[in-house]
Amino acid sequence: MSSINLKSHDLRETPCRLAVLDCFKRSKYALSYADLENDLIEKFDKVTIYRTLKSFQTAGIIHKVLDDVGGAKFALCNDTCVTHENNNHHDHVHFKCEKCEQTVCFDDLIIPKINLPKGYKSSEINLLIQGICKNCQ
Amino acid sequence: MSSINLKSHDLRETPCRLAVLDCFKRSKYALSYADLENDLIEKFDKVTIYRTLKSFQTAGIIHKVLDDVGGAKFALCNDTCVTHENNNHHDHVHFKCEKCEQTVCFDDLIIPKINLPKGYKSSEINLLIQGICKNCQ
DNA sequence: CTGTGTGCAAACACTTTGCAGGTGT
DNA sequence: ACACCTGCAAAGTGTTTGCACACAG
Repeated sequence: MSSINLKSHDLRETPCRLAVLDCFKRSKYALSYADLENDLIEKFDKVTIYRTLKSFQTAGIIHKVLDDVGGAKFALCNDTCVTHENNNHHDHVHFKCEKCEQTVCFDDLIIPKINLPKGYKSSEINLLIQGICKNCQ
Repeated sequence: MSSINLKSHDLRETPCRLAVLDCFKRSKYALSYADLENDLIEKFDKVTIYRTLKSFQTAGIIHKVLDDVGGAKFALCNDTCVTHENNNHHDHVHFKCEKCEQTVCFDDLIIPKINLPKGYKSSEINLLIQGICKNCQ
């Protein structure tokens, strides 16, 4: 999981990509574009950061995290997070604290099986729980 | 549920609001701003539709529906959907078809209780299931 | 009549695209 | 050496704000 490196995903090791990857590795939380910008804008161009996020997504290094309000967030993919190409399903449980606004991935939390109405077939499940995290209460 | 009317939510009955409300009542699916615009842009101004959506949200007539890609969608609140003011929790299960891109609310589907790690307190749960709906397979 | 809703124009925020030059392999 | 990455400028897209007038109650 922390063994993610760029080369094994066919991405060149450039300063910007290494820096973005490092941000994700150091953060316990899902990061929005704005979070990255705070850290990196003095060193890299806005556009490059956007493009880095996009290549990381298509390479399967990060995945999009649902958020209740607009801005998308991203988090490192882990082993349960199979690549989009062989689209086996991936399940994501995320907890967003309403106070500090931070989003954590609960990768090991299993989502109970949901019984969909007849005729519906599920391929991906996203569960977003909002509330108060353990640091904020 | 279809008995929703504007006056009981302290909103004036204007042509635009009635039209937007009607769109929601007639649609089985969650609607994005763009969906509404398609129906209504010839009759009403872009800005007015945005403002109508916003007043409906604060009045508790509609709620935001999670979506994997950017654009927010909205759906009529039902009885299980308590007003935001007295923030009892509301749970939402939504199914988005990957083919026709339409999102349905499964209001009567109950989300199994999730055991959060110690210290986390949940107030709202959103479950977004993606897959193929019964019309598309 | 009064306050809220509406339309128009313009501002704003966020993200993407085109292109020339730089860099990793 | 070549393809890919980067920075800058500019264009898109989606949403919000200010203001004068219109309309519901």
